Amino acid sequence: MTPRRVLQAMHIYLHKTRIYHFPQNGLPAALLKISCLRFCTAIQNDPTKSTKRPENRILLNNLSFLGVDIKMARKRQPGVLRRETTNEKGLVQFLRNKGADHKTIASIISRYPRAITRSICHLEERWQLWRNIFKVDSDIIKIVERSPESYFRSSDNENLEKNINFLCSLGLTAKDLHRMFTTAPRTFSNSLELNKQMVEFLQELCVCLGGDDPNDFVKRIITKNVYILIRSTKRVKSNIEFLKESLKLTNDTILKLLQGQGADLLDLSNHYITVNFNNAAKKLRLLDCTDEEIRKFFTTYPPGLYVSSDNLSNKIDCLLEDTICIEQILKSPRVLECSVATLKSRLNKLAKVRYNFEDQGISILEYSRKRFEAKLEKLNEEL
DNA sequence: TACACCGGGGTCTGCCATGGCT
DNA sequence: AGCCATGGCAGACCCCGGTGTA
Repeated sequence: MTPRRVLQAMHIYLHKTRIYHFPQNGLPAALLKISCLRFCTAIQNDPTKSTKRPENRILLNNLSFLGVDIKMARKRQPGVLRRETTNEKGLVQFLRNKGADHKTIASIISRYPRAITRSICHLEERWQLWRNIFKVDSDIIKIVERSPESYFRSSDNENLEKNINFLCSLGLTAKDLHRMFTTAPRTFSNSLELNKQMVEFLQELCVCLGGDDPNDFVKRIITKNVYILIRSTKRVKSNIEFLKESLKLTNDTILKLLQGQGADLLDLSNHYITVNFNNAAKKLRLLDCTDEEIRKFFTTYPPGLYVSSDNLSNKIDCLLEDTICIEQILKSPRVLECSVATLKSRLNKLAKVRYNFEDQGISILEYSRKRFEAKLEKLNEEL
């Protein structure tokens, strides 16, 4: 390449990557430097005319030395091991500077080998974007260690920045964003377009259901269910259809449900939610509940559809084995939020103080641990 | 003061398929 | 043809405590 060609190519690159549109006064020297480095990385990593190359021996040696599980890496992204140019040394240095230890770094590369193809500039830029959300490096390291793919899968930092701006524009607070980055980091590797699609779908849904504030509706759903943006609209759509039909809900009820306890239901696979509903309904019918009572049960207690039907059935049986009847469970379904183990242990303890569920109700079972222990102590004193 | 009611909080990746690019 | 980026899927709760009210 002649110097003139290089300059031309770089010109095109800067336009293509929209670096010229950076919203600052002109292009700062540091940024220009980053752009040049990115350009160099881009042309170095150009896989043009790649035929199936053999694995890069030097790279394999480097990775082995770092303690990377080569077998795992090969299984996950074999193409990376054949690359001539990689940046494993830069990545290691970078992560080490951020506080990651050897073992963590090896595990990250083993699980998401493509991480070693990211340039230092890319890594630094992405980190800075994350640092706008997190106070300390160690918080980010924890997430990268937990889910290297979520962090490294996208090479598009600009898209990440746009996603952050987009979610802010929906009225989500810094705290909401922090929670999303922590819990569902994949959201920020989604294309902006995909995230917009889900938001628009939810806004339209709100309008269809007769809601008068689509923006607030979306905000509420996202804060109630931070995973919503990593689900497909297809899944969310079919779950809403299912809820509408099987629970025979009015538009108003479904609006309330989705903004409250029912938001989590949108995560489930349509098959799972259907099987769960059918099995649980069967169980309740055997206990002489009417269809109307069953629908009311799930409407007032949507988590009943989230928990596996076996687990739900075990909890009900556990309560019925005591002196509790199904009517009481239908009246206070939240007792089913306790694990079977907690229920059993509480039922035992209450039997010892001769607690009468018929007179005193069953809501004592859903107390927090602290409150339950305090209440139990009192009951013991009264004996 | 005790309790019912209810909202909030933690938590979630690793794999496969596919379309686009070079 | 091979690789990359990205979409989508399966998987499957439990606990705490604030607050209004009787």
